[in-house]
Amino acid sequence: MSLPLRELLLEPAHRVAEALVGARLERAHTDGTRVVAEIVETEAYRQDDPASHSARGRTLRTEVMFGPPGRLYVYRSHGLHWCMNVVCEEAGVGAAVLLRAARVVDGVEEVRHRRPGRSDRQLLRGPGNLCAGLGVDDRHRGVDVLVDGPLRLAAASTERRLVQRGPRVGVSRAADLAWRFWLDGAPEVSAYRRSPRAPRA
DNA sequence: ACAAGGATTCACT
DNA sequence: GTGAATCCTTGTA
Repeated sequence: MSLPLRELLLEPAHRVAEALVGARLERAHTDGTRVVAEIVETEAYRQDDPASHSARGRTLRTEVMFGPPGRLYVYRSHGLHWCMNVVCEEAGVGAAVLLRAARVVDGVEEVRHRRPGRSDRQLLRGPGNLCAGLGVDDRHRGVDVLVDGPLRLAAASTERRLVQRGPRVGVSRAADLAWRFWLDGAPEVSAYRRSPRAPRA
């Protein structure tokens, strides 16, 4: 990732998703504790993409996806879980990158406290678990991760590692589009499951 | 107004 | 591998 984050986020979502593998997400809790995580799995969603919440235009829920890049789009999944996305591409375009899994770099005790009974590899594995482990919910909708605040995105280390790509998990439309990206060999990466509703390839 | 269907997770067989 | 939990958003009438 050579571009500064602010410029990187203007790129097409699939490029952003690939570049954010290896980036760091810093969580500052209100009690002063801090957690640093390394993102190991992402998915891209674009406006011109039938699997995206933004595909059918602006709605109350998806409004933030159409806003400026760097904001957090947080939505509830299956009535139970929170999922977080980093909005990308220029304002007015509905695109974002779903953060699916991460590895705890610092503050593991804080994360374990929110994910009792889980092994370290499970702490931030899966988009719902990622939000649970970092304490992210709808209060964080619209948070700007490019500035200091409860959540901040930081560039990846300079170390280059292999990023794999493949189809997105669980989407019923555009199920064969390879817009999921992950760090090769990372144990926190989700198992792939095709949506039962997706037409077969 | 109503019904369908999730960008999921976990327990269970 | 299968199914339940759970509720909000969205499409359709």
